Amino acid sequence: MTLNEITENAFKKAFGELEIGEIKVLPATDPKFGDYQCNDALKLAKKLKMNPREIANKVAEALDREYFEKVEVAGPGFLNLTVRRTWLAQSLANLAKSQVLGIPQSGKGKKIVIDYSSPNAAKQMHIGHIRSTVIGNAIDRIFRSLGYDVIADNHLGDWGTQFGILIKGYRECLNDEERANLTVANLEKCYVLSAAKAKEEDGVWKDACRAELVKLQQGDEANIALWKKFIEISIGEFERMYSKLGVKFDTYRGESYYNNMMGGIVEKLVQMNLAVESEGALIVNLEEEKLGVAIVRKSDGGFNYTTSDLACVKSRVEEYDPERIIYVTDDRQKLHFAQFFSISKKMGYDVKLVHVPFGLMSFQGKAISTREGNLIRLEELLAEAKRRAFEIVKERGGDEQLAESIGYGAVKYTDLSHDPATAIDFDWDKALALDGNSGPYLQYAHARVCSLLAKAGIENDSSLPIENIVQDEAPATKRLALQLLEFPGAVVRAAEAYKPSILADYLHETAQIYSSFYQNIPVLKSDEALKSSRLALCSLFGEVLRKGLELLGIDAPNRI
RNA sequence: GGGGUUGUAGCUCAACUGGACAGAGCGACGGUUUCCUAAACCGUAGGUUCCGGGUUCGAUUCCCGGCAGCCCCA
Repeated sequence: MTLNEITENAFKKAFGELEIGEIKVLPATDPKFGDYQCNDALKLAKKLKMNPREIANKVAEALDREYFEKVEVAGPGFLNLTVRRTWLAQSLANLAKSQVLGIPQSGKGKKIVIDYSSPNAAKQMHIGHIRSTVIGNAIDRIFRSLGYDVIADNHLGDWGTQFGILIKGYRECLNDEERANLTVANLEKCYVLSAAKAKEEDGVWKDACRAELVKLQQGDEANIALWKKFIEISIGEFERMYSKLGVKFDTYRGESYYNNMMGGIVEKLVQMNLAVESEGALIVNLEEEKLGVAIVRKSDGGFNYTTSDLACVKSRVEEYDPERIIYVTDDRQKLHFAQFFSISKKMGYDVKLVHVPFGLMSFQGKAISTREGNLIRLEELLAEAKRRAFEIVKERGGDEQLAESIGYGAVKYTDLSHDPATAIDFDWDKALALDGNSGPYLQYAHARVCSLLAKAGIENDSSLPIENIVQDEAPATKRLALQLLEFPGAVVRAAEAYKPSILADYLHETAQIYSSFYQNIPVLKSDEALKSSRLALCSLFGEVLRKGLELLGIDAPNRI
């Protein structure tokens, strides 16, 4: 039984079948309040029209003392709970035994589509792409750990006017050798050259680009072949970055995939009287919801993102019938998502749509763009991260692979440890921090516990007698034990809020508690009786940290 | 003009969605390696949570009104 259930039973015992609602027991904010605190007596006071202290007293009486060493009512009606070490030992044993470290498999049988990263084809990835990729991937991993069947989809920007410019540029701005060894860098180069020419006064180049685009849209064989080649090369390049970051997609369905479904969507919108003509365009009026107006077909007959995203929802619902679709994009798109979510609902698609917006990354206070000239390529960042990590790692005989684990881990952790909603101003030193609240801090704690277990001749043996911890009276032991029990809850909270930062924060706190324990409590040199259970506790810490890091997509090397 | 969002220690951020004395990291100052990895640990200093009202036993959190930054839409 969980503490929540135990406490809820006490409430029920004290107040019968009254509507009590969910009872929640939280870790105590201060050791002097015991191990756990419950504030629900205060919340119930109004409902029951009773003095909160009276309520708390009744509940305290009803609480099963088999689990609690001490129960106190404090202040206006807080319940302060101190658990028995027998309960603690049993709970730890259960956690250690669990194949999934206690993470509830609440997603079993449910399907989720998660849409993230989504860079534009024919461009190199830059630091602005880190957030969607890394946050999206962590959410992906977290939901999988809860038992969900997750489909990770990369909604590439692989269609649109830029391809007219690219095709023209490819044919006339690149030399034979560049065309033979086509890279994304070359594509980028010819795009820039071609786009510059398209701005010339006479408009000749621009018209030519447009002509190429029209040919592409009409299915011209040569242009289609080129377009496919561009996409293929782009995905190859993206995957090179993704493999460094430990990111893997199930599907790469770009905007082009939904092209031929757009007409049908518009037709349906008109049929349902949702879309109406306005100044030559077709719009859906969402003024009532204060969401303005969404254009679903422009006056020139072209479609836009709203239409394409609706087609995408339709396609996903028909193919997968997911419970939820999660989109991880920057927060500038909030209005757009609110609009098409609303329209999708009106169209009757039975799926929960979730937008996870994150604050845009800037550099020295300015938006990241080619025009600002502050576009740091992702590859450059990762190389620098590796280089800096290697400087330190080599002193201890670490190799390049270790430098990658640490360097990339640092980059990812920096992003994941912040609430997605906060905007980040990129800074080399912060992005690559190796101490304090950083990825390497966690990796270091993990390596140390691995080393400790190895010295004891144990490698993550979950059959260790953790139950013996009942004999351990050290406060630091209890503190660590209580903290480890919070792991499943941290994973659940991170999922519910779509914030990997909650898990990152938990892991950092846990590693801090372990580091303090490690510093102050002897393990290998303690009495035989204490040694085995302390080793078991360390082993469990190692497992929790490893699993947690895995959910964030960060490597956990055994040695540093 | 309308809408969104953010404002917390010198700096970067937390605060489990309304709980007890607002916590971490960096930076500053001081201490700890004949002892399981010092990328660590322990301690000190640092706060009118942007301002003003309101609701509540209780507000960084919710409501109203300002101010400032960023973003989106005409």
